[in-house]
Amino acid sequence: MNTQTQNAFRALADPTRRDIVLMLASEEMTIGQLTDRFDMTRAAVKKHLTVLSDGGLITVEARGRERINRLEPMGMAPVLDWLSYFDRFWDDRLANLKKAIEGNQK
Amino acid sequence: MNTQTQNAFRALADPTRRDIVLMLASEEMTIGQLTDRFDMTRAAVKKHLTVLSDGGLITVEARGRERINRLEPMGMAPVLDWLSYFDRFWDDRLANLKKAIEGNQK
DNA sequence: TCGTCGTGATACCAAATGGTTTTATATTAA
DNA sequence: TTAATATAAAACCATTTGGTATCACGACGA
Repeated sequence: MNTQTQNAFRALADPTRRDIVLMLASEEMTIGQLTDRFDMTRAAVKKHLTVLSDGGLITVEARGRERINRLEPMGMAPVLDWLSYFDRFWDDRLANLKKAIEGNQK
Repeated sequence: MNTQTQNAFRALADPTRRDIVLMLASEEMTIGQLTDRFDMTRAAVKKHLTVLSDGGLITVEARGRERINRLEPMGMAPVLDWLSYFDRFWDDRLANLKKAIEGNQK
């Protein structure tokens, strides 16, 4: 019943949202700036941002009439953690990964 | 446009499907065996298995009238690969992970 | 102060999603 | 051969999802 894990997986399931995450990895952006880069309305982008926020993948800061959207990289931790269960199926080089993630997880 | 990445993310977005993946990590199972472990019809489980198969996360082998469903761990590689882009946001221990995955990706 | 700019929120819509029931088909067992 | 088993496939349904258009509102600038 880990809703954090579920919300993060759900947020990453949509290609537009993954693109947003990649864009925010380069620089923080307002909704308007993000909308300029997509062929959809501001309202649609806003909905995606809400899902990303629910998934813990971004944070939003109000600045005047603007809203600054920033990547929250640690929001991906639940996803990586879930995936790390399967490390044993890959080769030994990947075993290090699991330990690294677990060490990073709080 | 990477449909493999999209299909894998989509497949993992549903909690029932993630549970199936975990179950198949322990042992291969027929649809009937999987259905016994869920509170839903065989048809519903079958639909989830189709999505998982589309995502490259399982393989199905016909054996008589049964269908053996097996985990395909490398199906998660596109997901891990996408996520590895964000390694730079975590601490240095995670840098190893990225290299490991990339080495594994052929 | 007054218009405009950036955003939030709501109502609405078509399509996708996760489920069921029903019908059909191939394989196995008696 | 016949009945039971394991699955497939299709029709159907309610809800969710990804999008639009519209309206409301606080913040800024002239």
